[in-house]
Amino acid sequence: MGDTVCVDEADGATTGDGRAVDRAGRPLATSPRVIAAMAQKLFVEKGFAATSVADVTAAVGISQRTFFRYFSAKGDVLWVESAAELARFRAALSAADPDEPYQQGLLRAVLAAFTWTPADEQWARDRAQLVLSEPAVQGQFSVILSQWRAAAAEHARRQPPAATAEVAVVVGYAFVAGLLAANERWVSEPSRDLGTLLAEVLAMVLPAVSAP
Amino acid sequence: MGDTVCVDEADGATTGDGRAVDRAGRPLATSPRVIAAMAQKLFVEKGFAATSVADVTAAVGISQRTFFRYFSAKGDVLWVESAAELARFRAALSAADPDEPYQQGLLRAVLAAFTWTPADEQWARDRAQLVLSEPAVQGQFSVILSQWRAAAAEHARRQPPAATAEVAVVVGYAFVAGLLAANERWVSEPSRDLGTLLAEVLAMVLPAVSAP
DNA sequence: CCAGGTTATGACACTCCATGCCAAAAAGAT
DNA sequence: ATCTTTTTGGCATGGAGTGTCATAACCTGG
Repeated sequence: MGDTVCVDEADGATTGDGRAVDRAGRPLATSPRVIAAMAQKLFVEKGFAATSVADVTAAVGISQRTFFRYFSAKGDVLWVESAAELARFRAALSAADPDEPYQQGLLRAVLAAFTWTPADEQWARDRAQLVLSEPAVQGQFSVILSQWRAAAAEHARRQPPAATAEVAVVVGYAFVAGLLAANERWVSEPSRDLGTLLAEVLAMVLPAVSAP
Repeated sequence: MGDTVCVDEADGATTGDGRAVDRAGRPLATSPRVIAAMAQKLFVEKGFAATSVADVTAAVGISQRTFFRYFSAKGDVLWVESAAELARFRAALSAADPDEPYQQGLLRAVLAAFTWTPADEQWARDRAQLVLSEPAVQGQFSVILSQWRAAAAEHARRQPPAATAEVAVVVGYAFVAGLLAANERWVSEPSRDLGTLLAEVLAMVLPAVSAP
């Protein structure tokens, strides 16, 4: 678990469409992105539970065994972009001015992390909808969220007003609560911008940690 | 899903140990409590993933098929008490004074809901530990939490300062964030009282909804 | 005591998710 | 052409969860 192959641009093994590698050995038959795109398409069309892994692999043209080499679970296809988003989030947090209150840094970082191309935006909306409607994917989602939670908590400890470890735990949970609340409002009010919603919601939930 | 038989004291079908019913038909071979107690014991001893449903049913002396008549999923045994806790929560919310700020009502209600006998307290601690350490149970947990979230959100809409529907969503998420944060601190600081932790944490995360 | 109705149980078969194992395919390197 | 490297697909396996059906165990009425 948590051991997805996750062949990414970074290891230079494949292009997005799985052609032409200069590496030794058999080339990859496909890419995580391709599998994930097809899987999410089917999930949206037929529902998560009603879509079997066999459906996905048949549509992509690979074996089930190969699917589970790319993803450690059926629902993991929803989080292909998650590592990149989290990396953007962490990078933005690292760039914070040492005097900046932690709340501002968290908001700025999450806005940076959740900046997509228009095509990816629709994809993110579908994902958000699926997470809300399919309890079966919450298990994987929770481990994603725990990483965001840890990053937010650590940021609250470093930035003013330097939270204690105990308070930082609370900040972490409050932060993901803000993410989830903004997410839900984003799904139910599609006309509103996610960034605006995040700013609104985080201002409400992030505790005003008292300085020592 | 969500269709557990849930034979409870309320429908007068069985006693806790499965003896003596005045109802027609074959008596129940066991009770949800008995199954859940054995299952949770095994989960704590060997871990959730390493414990199969077959292990549980063999220990209780029932068939696997019967297990899944009592519980709709392996992890559901952790939430036998959940319906009762939620009922206490809702009852306490209903009893709120119309002029009482919503934050106070939520705190009072959650303290009422999470009041156990000493024996049940250890059981609740084990459950809390399992939820934190086993992502596999988060799926079921999330549907439990969504009920608490809805109840808290509705309370925020009714009590002063009467939140809008959009803000109530945020209150709901902030509330469960408080539950989770208090839960985590309860597990990592066993000497502290859960009630005190809840009071502390909820005071930090519950937004001060501005009156219109 | 015995038949009939009622309800839960257990056994079986089945699908799906997930993993371990291994032979074979497809590339580069020598 | 052969060797090495790496991925793939097939096969077997185990656990979760569901539908189906005969049967066990109880209560009620004769």
